[in-house]
Amino acid sequence: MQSRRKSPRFRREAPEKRRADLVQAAIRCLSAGGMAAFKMERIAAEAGVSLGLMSHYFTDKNELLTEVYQAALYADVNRKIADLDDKAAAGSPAERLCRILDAIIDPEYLKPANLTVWLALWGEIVVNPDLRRAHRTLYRSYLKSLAKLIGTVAEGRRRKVNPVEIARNLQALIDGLFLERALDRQAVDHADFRHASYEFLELHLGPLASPA
Amino acid sequence: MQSRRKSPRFRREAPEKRRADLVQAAIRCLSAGGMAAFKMERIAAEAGVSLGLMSHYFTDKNELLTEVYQAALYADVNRKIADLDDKAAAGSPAERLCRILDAIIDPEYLKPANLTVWLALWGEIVVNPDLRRAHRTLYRSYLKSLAKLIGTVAEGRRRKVNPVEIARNLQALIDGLFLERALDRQAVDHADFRHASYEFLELHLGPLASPA
DNA sequence: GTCCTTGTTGTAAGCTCTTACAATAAGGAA
DNA sequence: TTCCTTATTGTAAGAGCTTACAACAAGGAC
Repeated sequence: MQSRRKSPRFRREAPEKRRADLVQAAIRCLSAGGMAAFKMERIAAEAGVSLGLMSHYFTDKNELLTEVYQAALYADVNRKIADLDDKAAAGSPAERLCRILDAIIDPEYLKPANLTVWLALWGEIVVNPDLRRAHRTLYRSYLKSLAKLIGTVAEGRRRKVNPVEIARNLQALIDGLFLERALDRQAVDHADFRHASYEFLELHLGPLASPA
Repeated sequence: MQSRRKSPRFRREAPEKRRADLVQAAIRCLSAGGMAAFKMERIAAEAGVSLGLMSHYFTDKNELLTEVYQAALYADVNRKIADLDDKAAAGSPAERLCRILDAIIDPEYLKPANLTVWLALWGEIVVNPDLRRAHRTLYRSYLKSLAKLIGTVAEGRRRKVNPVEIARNLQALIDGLFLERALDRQAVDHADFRHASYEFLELHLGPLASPA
């Protein structure tokens, strides 16, 4: 009876793919409505699956949230670290630093929708010990790499600086602008990010190539 | 029968006082557990009243949240603005700027518990149009006052600067550090706040009195 | 003391969300 | 084709939260 397989009622996916899809759907929900939109049923609908499937892939909401966190931060920050640690990368340390900075203030990354996700995650990190641990480990390692590169640049220029402090303050400045932008889209644009962050770095390291 | 009034089962409070108490209790809840702890029943318990009283004072949760926002930000920011606009205040513009800055980075204000409240509110502002409008109005007026004072200082020193940008970036830097501190208490201490913010301001305005 | 206003309590209806689980069917293997 | 694994669905129990409301009582007015 060939005619019986007109159209399957649902599509079977490889577990890894489905899991990744669900996490992405969860991120879209977070982005749209913050933690208030982080509901199992809504996420299932966003992913186009039934509610029942959620509990098949995640034992509870917290597990999903942690996965979301890792998908959002891990992927992103680890990519930056990889760039930072890429000794084979072309160009001088200063040029590499500029490239990293450009990646950090990439408009695609700093768009308000992304910040909605971050605000939700930060709000959870402060309250959720599991997430907090994960965050600290990852973030410290990121800052360390950034500080190292800054230190290398400073050394090449015979400047005495505190790379750890510069890295931390640079990231704080960018995060703060990111926040202001999310709360009031007219408050900050990409040129502001660029100007503020380069100005800050050049204060400590001297002139950097500032393209565009 | 005098003996009947042994001990009243509850105390009647003036509406304004009770309302303020409830808002303060709500802030304590936010501080303790973020939005997840922002539950009517919990807030009532924190304030030592029954759940039923909540709906007597606030038609719904959103109204309470808005009040919390105003109590947290309004009170605080408006106080700063008042200081800023206080022409009669003693001292030179530079001295007044230093006083304001010290108020902004007051350890009592930057403590992590406060940030938990702010993270929750920010997360809501991004998602809640009412709150967003309130925030923008208030925050813009705050930055405007701060920029004005910065402009006055710069003018007195014959420096050409962009006060609006400096004010915004200064606040961004502080907010960013505030955030880092909340996510990792060991990452930033009060001396870091002081050092970073004074360094930033002095870059644009020249030396400022930096006590202690 | 008595009355009256209204701040306060206690309770429950109604809704939403999470979690669990049994039934179903897609899709590969043989 | 037939069988088998398991991804997927649908549903419902159960918990928690918001909102509404009728009854109660504190405390001032007189």
